[in-house]
Amino acid sequence: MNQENRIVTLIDMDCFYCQVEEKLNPELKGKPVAVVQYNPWKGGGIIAVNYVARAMGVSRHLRGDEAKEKCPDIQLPNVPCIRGKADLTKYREAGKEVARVLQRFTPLFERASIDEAYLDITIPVQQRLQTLNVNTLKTAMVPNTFVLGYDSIEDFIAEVQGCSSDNIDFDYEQAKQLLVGATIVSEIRAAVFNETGYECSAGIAHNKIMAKLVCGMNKPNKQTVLPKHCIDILFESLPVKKVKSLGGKFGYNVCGTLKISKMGELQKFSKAELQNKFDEKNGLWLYNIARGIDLEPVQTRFNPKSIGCCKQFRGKTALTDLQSIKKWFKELSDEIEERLEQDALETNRTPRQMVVSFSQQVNGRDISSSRSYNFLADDDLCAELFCQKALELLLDSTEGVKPKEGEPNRQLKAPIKFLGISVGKFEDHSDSKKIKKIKDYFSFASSVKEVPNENKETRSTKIFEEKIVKKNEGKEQIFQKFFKSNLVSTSNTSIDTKDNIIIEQKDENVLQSSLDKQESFFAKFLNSEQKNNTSGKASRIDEIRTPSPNCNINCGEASNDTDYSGSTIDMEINKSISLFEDDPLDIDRVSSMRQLLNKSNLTEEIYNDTNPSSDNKVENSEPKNLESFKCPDCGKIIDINVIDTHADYHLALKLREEERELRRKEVVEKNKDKKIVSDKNYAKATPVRETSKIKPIPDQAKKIEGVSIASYFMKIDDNSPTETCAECGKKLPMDKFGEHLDFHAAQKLSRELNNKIVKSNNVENSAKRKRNSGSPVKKPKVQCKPIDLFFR
DNA sequence: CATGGCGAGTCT
DNA sequence: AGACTCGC
Repeated sequence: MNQENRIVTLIDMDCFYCQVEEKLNPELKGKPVAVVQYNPWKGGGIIAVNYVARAMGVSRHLRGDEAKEKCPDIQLPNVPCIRGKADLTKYREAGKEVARVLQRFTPLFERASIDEAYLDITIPVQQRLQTLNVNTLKTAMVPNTFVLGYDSIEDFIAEVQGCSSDNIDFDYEQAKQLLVGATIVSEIRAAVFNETGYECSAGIAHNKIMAKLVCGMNKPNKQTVLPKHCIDILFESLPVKKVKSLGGKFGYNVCGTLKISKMGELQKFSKAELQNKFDEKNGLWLYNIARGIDLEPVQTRFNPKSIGCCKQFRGKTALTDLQSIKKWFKELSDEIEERLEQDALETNRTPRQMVVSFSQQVNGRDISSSRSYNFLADDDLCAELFCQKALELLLDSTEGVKPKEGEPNRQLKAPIKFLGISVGKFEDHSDSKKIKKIKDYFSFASSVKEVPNENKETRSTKIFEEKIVKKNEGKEQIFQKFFKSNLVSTSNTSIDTKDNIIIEQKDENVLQSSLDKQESFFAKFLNSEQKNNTSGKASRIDEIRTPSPNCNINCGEASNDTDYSGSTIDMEINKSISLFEDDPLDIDRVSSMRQLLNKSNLTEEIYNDTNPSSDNKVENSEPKNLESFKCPDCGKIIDINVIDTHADYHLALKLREEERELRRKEVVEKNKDKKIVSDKNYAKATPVRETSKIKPIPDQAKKIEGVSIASYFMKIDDNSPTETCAECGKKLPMDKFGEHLDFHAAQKLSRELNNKIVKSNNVENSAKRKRNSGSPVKKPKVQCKPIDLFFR
């Protein structure tokens, strides 16, 4: 695909921490506000300033007291301090809230920081262009928008619409796309504001670097478009250091060796020259960026790759004895544990590695080191472990800190100025569990209606064989069959005449033809998996496990195949849910989002969209098919075109709930074992603990929660005669008993496959870990430092 | 003493 | 694996 024709936007929250404080305490609104951390010394350090306060000359780098001088009535809310250190939880939560809104607009969504995200909106722009006549576009559709190089947005619109520019460089197509991009970004920002109350700014350009660059040029609550032909004008006066990643040493170096200071001057150098003066990679990057070209794809990432916390101990507060190091490691570990529990609830993953970093002052110089530990399979990932390992790693790499006879608490000569613990290399658990559930569901559902009365045994084995033969066709239509049967039963029984609700008795053919056009991505997922599976007789299911746990749909170079192995099920599930949970009746949006979803793994095709033959038929053939039906699960009226997506939604909800319940149980179990002592120290209980307290009775709850996906779809009529299954002990209506046995047959198949998953994972994990953790005790690096000198 | 606490990424 | 850079 052509990376230069993308439309990329950077959304950046305006003075985010201030906005969060203002939302939490509305009295602050309209007043000058700066968020401060660690009050004691000179009123604390300012980490965010709102625009009222900025107008009065308050900026970061000031202390709280200095801000007060400049602006006596400034409000200085404090970053909460927990465990003796700043606690950023509420800002992280707010950031996630925003990200969840942004994520809806495209799967090509990359969280760049707590308050920033890149969105590749190329596809939404192209879709919009199919229905929108640019000539009808009005200024009101792009409020608060600036176009670099133009006096007003009107001028730009006029030029795009006039299609007759005197500027030879003016690229009509690209300008048009940027303009449509700007309207979409306006909508995105409006959605963020409406749903969260937060304001943001945005840059709209053809790539990440340029979007980022112009995002800051009009703030707050504004957006800035950068047309390609205006880049040269911009660069003429733009200091090199303003461009992301040129703001530090490298940028300084570039300016020094080339004797330049403005971006524009960079264009005078040839590719070879630049590659000669710097290295090949950097030279090429500079050559491109000088022309406004940046090929970096927008990654698809919602969750952070690592979770860490750290603390500085500046000046006199530097740690000089083992006890205080222990104490601070404990604090850091507790925070990590808490955040990890929260993270596990949300993302179903656990870290495989922890890194402890620290720095010491030696002869006035700061020396920093880090050591890592790879968790063992049976490690209990709790604060105690983090703390203990952190201490071990630190002691093993800084000789002489260990307590000696008669000197249990040695004094460090080289005081610790910084401690940090972070965990990462996450392993995703949702896939294996969810795959199993999805498999169970599909296996069961497909076996239900297929075979009429026959001898049980033959039927079971027959289904077993059939499954292998007709996987593909069978699975694609699971939802279709399910809904067809439900449609019939609901329209027979329930009739709602009063409301606007229309239950349509569909003509079978219409329904079927509509259904035939649809595809569920769960079904697609299974098909792609099947593809892998049938190629070799040994189970190659481990292949569908995402290679990088957290990864994504379009993860760089891995995006060229169209199967689902590049996206975690978890992500698909979240998308599926987000489609319907906010705005269930907005069929247009759902429809277009669905197109997006279905196409999101086919980016290659879309970008090379020269052949409209293949995928477009679904959307284009019958735009006026507004027939709808009532979902048996939620009663909502669903457009027939999105039945499968909606079915995915319910399945996804179930999966997520089961998953969360499982997590909760694990946490409850874990907390039971733990001493409750530590809870007392901190008034604020974690959300995890709160829920676990409310969740007492496992037995009673089980009746409701314990419903598996499979049984969920099997409605039991209380009045009919039942029979007890020898396999699972469940009571079943007689007429469903045969099917139930089929279910077990299917389940066996699933289990067989899943056992292989489990087994191969275990083997893999233990092998890895044996290798990596064989000698957790490491020799101190020679270059590191001679620590013995550090003691008095 | 003094932007602090992050998180991503590159180089070796 | 660990040191170091970049940026908010």
